[in-house]
Amino acid sequence: MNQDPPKKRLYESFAAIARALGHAHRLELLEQLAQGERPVEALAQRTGLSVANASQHLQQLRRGGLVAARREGKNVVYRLADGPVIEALAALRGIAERNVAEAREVMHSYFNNLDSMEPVTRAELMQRLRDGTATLLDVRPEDEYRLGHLPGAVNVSLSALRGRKFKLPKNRQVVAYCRGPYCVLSFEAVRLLRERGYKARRLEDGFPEWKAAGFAVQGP
Amino acid sequence: MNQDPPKKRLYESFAAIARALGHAHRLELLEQLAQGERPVEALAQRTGLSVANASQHLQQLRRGGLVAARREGKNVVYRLADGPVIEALAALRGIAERNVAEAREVMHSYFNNLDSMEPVTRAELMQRLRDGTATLLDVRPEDEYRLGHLPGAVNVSLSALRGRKFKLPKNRQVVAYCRGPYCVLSFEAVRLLRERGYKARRLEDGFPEWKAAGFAVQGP
DNA sequence: CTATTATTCAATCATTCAATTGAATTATCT
DNA sequence: AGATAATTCAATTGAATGATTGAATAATAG
Repeated sequence: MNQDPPKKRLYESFAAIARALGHAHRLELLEQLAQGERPVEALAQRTGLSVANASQHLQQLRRGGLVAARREGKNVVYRLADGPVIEALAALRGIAERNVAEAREVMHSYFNNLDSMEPVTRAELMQRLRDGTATLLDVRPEDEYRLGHLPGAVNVSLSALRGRKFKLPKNRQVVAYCRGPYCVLSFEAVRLLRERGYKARRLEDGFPEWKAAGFAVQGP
Repeated sequence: MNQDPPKKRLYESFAAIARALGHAHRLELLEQLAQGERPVEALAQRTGLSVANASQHLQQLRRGGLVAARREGKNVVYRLADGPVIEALAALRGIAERNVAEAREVMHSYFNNLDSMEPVTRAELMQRLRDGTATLLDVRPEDEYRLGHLPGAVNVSLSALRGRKFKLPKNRQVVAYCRGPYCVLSFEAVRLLRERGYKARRLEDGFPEWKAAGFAVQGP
């Protein structure tokens, strides 16, 4: 009744992007890339994939326009593409939170229990940083911190926290963040810090969300 | 190195949602549903799918948490689910616009040529409606209009426009809208109206985007 | 130029997905 | 209750996807 081939072709393109998002490994790769750009081998290591497999998935992401790559000496360095990639991931998360029983269950049974502590909002953090009533703590591994972090953040990785190799003021509240809403590092960090007598809370969202909002300090 | 099964399960859920978005037919079904709720047969007709096929795709969308359904007499009426479904579609569109060569080509060769006329923005429309310097025109079929439309909008479907069965003030600008950014109805309507001496422009976005922003008048 | 390292390509096999068909459900009407 | 209409289920087929392996390509160092 309504022949509309150009529209159909557009929807094919949109669907292809969605399919590129349609695999857990690729979402993990995107989470890693949301921290900063990386060569293939580093991504493979962090996601536990073989190099060949990671490479294939990265190419699917590239065909979908979700990541871009450039060669740098021997390495091919991947990064998130321009455009609303973080927003697409956030939308998937939002839909899962509301409507997917399986996801709701995981979130409530696992993350909500860990987080009896409600997270610090963006506005609250800004206020506290201006007042100097909070120390901002980046608990990701040091290399991720170096690739970019929030302004004023101190980097003490989770392993350093465990090893007690750190020094933080005890009188001010510590606000910890990591990779994103479903990154467990900051949950664990808050637990550890509280055990040791700190006043610690999590930041809502992680580094990528703040970066997308324009608040990140970029590394070299 | 970093065993994290709950996170993995979450990403599986997110990926399942993305896969549910990963087919052109399902995106078309979502576009239809973004206009308003509908029983299966109506959706099948509008998308040109067999009823059985439409039903299968709708069930995949339901499993993905993208649509919801309720029974109403003999019919099962589907609607968009709560949550950022429109936002997810918008993100796919945005990524395609920026990064997917095929999509850029279609958009520029087809839509941009039609639209030498730049669209009316949200803010501009609001202003003009307050001033009374514009007539807002909904060019979708009458049944879609009845399911919900923008406040103050007059419904003259494209076929009615073609048949000259309408009456609009010639001294005020006409702002036409339809189903969304890639719905061609409003492009065609503006062309027709201009041929006949009206001052006509398109509204940016379509009904679903405005509805998501809370501006729609809902039908019965 | 050769060796080395990082990444990609090509081929394979098992799994999953899409469309079609006809039968089975579920609700209404008489 | 039995007939009818709308939707879903179940089973089939052919096509696409994902993981693995080993070979091929690029860039660099010696």
